[in-house]
Amino acid sequence: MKINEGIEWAIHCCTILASVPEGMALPARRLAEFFDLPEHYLAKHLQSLSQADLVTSTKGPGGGYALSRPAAQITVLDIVQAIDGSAPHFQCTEIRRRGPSGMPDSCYKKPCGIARTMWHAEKAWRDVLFTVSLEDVQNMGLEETSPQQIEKSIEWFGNVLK
Amino acid sequence: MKINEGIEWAIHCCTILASVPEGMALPARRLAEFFDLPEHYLAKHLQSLSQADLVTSTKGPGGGYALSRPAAQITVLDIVQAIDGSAPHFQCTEIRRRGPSGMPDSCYKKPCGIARTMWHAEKAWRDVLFTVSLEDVQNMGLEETSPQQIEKSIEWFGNVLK
DNA sequence: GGCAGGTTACTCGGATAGCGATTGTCCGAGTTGATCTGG
DNA sequence: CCAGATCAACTCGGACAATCGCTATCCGAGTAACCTGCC
Repeated sequence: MKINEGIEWAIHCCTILASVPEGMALPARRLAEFFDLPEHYLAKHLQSLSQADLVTSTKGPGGGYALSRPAAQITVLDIVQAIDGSAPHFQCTEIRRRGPSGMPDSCYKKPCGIARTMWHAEKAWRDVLFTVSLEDVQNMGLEETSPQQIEKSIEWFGNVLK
Repeated sequence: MKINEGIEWAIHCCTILASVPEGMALPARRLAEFFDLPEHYLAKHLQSLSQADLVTSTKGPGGGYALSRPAAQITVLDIVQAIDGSAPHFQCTEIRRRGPSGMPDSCYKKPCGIARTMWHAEKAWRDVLFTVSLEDVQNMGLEETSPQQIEKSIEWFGNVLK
């Protein structure tokens, strides 16, 4: 099992969008440029964010993407589920019902303990991601970044945001 | 992201192996029969369990697989990692270092906050699976199974174990 | 000088190929147990 | 009747295809700004 690479991209991009002044937008082309990512593929993931209503898109010149609500009201879980979907990672195929010892479906009241355990673990995973907001991620990013890089980023922003 | 289907199979099979009397073994063929699974593909997963030293294999007539230690000393996490590997699900590709605002590698002391968040969530996931032993799963299985099915299973065991 | 229409450039969105990992299958290596033969 | 060698069946283990989802790319639809010409 490997987590979609697009999730890393999406969270980074949302962090950048969180730094864009209210009312302005950043096109996919610029986001791809900032992280040196394949533009069109990144665009595909941004579409997912748009469909999940985490970002709003504006077409035409001056358009692009912007967060649809404040960073504090977006969780990392929101972003992850926007990209990866919200289906459980563990899919119980109920093999216990098959084979020579299987019984009619009506005999199985509860999901099997294995599925419950796996889902329990998934819930713990989601809980952590739910408690971290995009604002938290943004603050972490500021802490761990050197002043020189922040300067460089601000300069880049200045050139891009006219 | 989808979890390997083989993980479900492996845990179920280990639960069955936990019910096999000490000193006896169950061949892959029988396990596949019990759950109506493709025999050869299941064998592939059992190999992984064998390589991880969760089960021991015996060749030849009367051979098969058996748990290599008591069910109470095997965690669900052990089985999951035997099948899926123990690499982190989230792989940080350090895209923050790339692009026009990137800096030399020496400027990045800590892993980025996004990776830390994702790994934190993964740890919560693993922690849950670590606290559940195969014995626990076995007991859950007994609780949720009707007496009729247990009877059927015992009958099947009787036929198989000579 | 101001306004309206057309044009242009820019952006998103969905449809379309390529590739790797998971899924699925097979045959050979090795071992055990039974059988057969000779004493 | 017993012991030893042979044989045959059974089991695991690694090597070999097929399918599905992730990765990557492109072109068309739509929009806003700008430019030009007219009033």
